[in-house]
Amino acid sequence: MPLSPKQQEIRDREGLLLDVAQRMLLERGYEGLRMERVAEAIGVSKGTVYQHFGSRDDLVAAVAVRSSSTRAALFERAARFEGSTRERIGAVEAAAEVFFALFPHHDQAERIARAAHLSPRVSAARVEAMQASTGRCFEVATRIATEAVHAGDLPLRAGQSVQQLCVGMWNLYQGAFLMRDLEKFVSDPAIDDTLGTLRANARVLLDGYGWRPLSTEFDYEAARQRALTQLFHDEAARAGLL
Amino acid sequence: MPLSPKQQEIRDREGLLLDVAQRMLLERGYEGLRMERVAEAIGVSKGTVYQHFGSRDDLVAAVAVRSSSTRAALFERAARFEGSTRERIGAVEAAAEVFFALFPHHDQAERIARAAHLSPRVSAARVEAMQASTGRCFEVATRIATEAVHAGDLPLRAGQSVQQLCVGMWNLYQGAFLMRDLEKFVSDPAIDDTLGTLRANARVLLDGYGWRPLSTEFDYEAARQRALTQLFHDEAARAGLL
DNA sequence: TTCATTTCTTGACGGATCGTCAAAAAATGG
DNA sequence: CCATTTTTTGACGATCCGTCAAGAAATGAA
Repeated sequence: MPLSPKQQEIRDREGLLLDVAQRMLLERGYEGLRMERVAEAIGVSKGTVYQHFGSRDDLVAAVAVRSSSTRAALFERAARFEGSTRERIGAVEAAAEVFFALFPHHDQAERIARAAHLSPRVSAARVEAMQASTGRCFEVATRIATEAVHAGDLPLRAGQSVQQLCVGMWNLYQGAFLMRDLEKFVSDPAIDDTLGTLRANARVLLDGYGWRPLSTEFDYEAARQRALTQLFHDEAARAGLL
Repeated sequence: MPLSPKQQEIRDREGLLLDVAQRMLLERGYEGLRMERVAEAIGVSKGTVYQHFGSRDDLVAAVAVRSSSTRAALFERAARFEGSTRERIGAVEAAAEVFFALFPHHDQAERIARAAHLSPRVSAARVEAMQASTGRCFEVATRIATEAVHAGDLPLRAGQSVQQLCVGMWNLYQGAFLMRDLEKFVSDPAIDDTLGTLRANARVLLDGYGWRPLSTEFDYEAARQRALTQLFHDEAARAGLL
């Protein structure tokens, strides 16, 4: 069924509101996100914003959900990369890098969305959507790792599991997100090149798990370039990764 | 010189305020930390709290600085552990675990302190103290790693550096901090046992770097127990790690 | 002890924002 | 064209932050 002009306007507005909120979050942080200003920025009144989002935290959570969905989509695209299982997990890493560069506001917004589960100011549906997106990302990674185990590429030792590996990768990635703030304080080559260091450590971790071919036996930098150009050409270019 | 009774009272009060703020931060989050309530909780008025801390964010930052100093002290104690270089970095990991369990509020508070550098609401001295504590932790780790390189325990490959390794460990650790929130959402053995998974991944990472003796060649669980009992007996007991 | 001076404490107040809601405006459809 | 429904508005109550002038307490010299 077609949308009436008014309903189309309302739907479009939701996107505009998220754009504005995202920008403000990035430029001025959580405290600098004022509902009145968000409303002004697109020429409506405060009350109208509250038609879309039940509270300020709900708006922030909605921003997080949107970028989180984008991340999940990037991960799923990466899963379709052609190559060995380790090349494919490399494509997922590339997706994570693209996301990292493209959505610098995300970790802050997600943290709000997560912390908000204590207060009832974020709609339950939003929290669930957030969970679902994270779940999709984990699923992509665990699926590839499981396949690697079955293919004999990934010889897990007793006590190890694909979940554990995925949590390790996720932790590295999340930690790098946090480290970005540190850039502004500490000046060190390893900290300055956050993404390069993340990449290097991810390789060491996967080598540590024995995921073959090891990074000493294969040129994963070439594979990464291929993934960036084949799968994420536009996004990678926008993120300055090409 | 001895302190007058009044000055002693003021000094003691600062600690009490930090205790209260820390507890409220943990129980009700950043938004739930009200200056008026903090004041009430120790029987003074709001104005008095502002004698100690210039703003709410400054109070939060002060909480972060205090726990961060404690962490640095734990790390430095760990550095004095007797054993191979890898056992000693293991002691640092044990220190991180103790801290993780003992200061569940810390990552949230630190994030505020970090994010606040955009706004001038946190005193410069506090920001600097925060930096210094993190620096102390990194220094402990890099010193041990550097020693390991010189001793031939840690054969870094071209392009790798002790800084990179330390960033990797730090990222894993920070990521695990974040994952703690996830526990409440996702139910998975690897996520449920955050610390155990962190420990496992840290071992894989260090094995990946080739830090000898590898975890396959040595019983680091025993070393960890020794570190916990020898170095952190009281704290580990309080944290429920023994 | 007394009292002038300094230091510290108080809580009312101004300012700002959040989220609400009744009234007004706009859209819908007969 | 108008009655009904939907949407928008911005004034309002409530809350909290941070300030500051007035008052209370401590200090120390006489």
